[in-house]
Amino acid sequence: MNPRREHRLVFLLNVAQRRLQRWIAAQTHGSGVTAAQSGLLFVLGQRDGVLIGEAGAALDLGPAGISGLVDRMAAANLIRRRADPDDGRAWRLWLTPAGRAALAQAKAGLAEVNARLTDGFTEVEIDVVARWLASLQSKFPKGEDE
Amino acid sequence: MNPRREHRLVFLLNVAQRRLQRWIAAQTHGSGVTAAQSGLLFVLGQRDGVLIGEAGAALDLGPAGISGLVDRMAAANLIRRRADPDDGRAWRLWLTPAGRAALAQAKAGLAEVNARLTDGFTEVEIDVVARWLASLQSKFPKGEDE
DNA sequence: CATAGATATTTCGCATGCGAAATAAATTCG
DNA sequence: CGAATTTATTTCGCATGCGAAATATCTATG
Repeated sequence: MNPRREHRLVFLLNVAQRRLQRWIAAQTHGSGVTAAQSGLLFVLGQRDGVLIGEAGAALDLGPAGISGLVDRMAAANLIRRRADPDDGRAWRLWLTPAGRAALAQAKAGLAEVNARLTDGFTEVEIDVVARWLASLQSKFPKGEDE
Repeated sequence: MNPRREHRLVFLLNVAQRRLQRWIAAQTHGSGVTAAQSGLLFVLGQRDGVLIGEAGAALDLGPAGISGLVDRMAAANLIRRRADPDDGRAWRLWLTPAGRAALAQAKAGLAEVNARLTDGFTEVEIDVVARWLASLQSKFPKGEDE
């Protein structure tokens, strides 16, 4: 009920995300792979050869967002774009050897981040947090729905 | 302990923040004030005439980040930069009448966001969430500290 | 007082991601 | 079949925010 605390929630979410991004960027500085790029590596690690649009959906990115990410990662030789044989509009994404190596590194880095994220909180509390974060996706939908 | 769930935590945080930003951007589309800019408006609403660096600290932004934000908002006539009379290096920020009006609107918008953010969760659960979000600031510090 | 260091801010280049519009290929419908 | 529509992706301009380096001013120290 306290408006001060509620105001803080918006702010805390913003800062928390930025702090995490900044920290990951500092950790991986020089590895040539950013946090956002790791996301796509993880997607391809599970579903290599996915459509660009599907990868974007998996990362909750719009067409423009995923397109740029793919561009930069293809330029960095982490992934490769290949035309879909059955659909002239579509392109599928494949990990390069360098991408596979970067994914392995990213997985290791994730372990450290995971440990910190849950440190000091019980499993029940982490469940509450995860449920709250997930609830924002329906509370603040992409489409219209005001 | 489930690595799948922990992996989701990083992802959920990222997506949640982006969803919220995107939703606010859509809501305020045309108002000329973005979410980040609202943040600075709130700071000035409480401490008009603050130093640029102090405002940046309040928003957890580095020098470059706050400088750009100030630039855009000054160009949009929401705030005004005035030299500090006692320190030739420093500049203080002041709300313009337009900025004050935008702040009032932002406050109203915040009420809607607050309602959604806490909807479906008990006060105890929201406290857990707030504590978790705040904990990231010490877990992922700005400075060095590995 | 002069000079070395600290402090406030800006500038640059970059990655991220959005909305809107463009392009191109596939699909549907008359 | 051919036109209209849908779908996949790119492109453009923009806001955000970072790290690193540059500028300008202030403060201490000798």
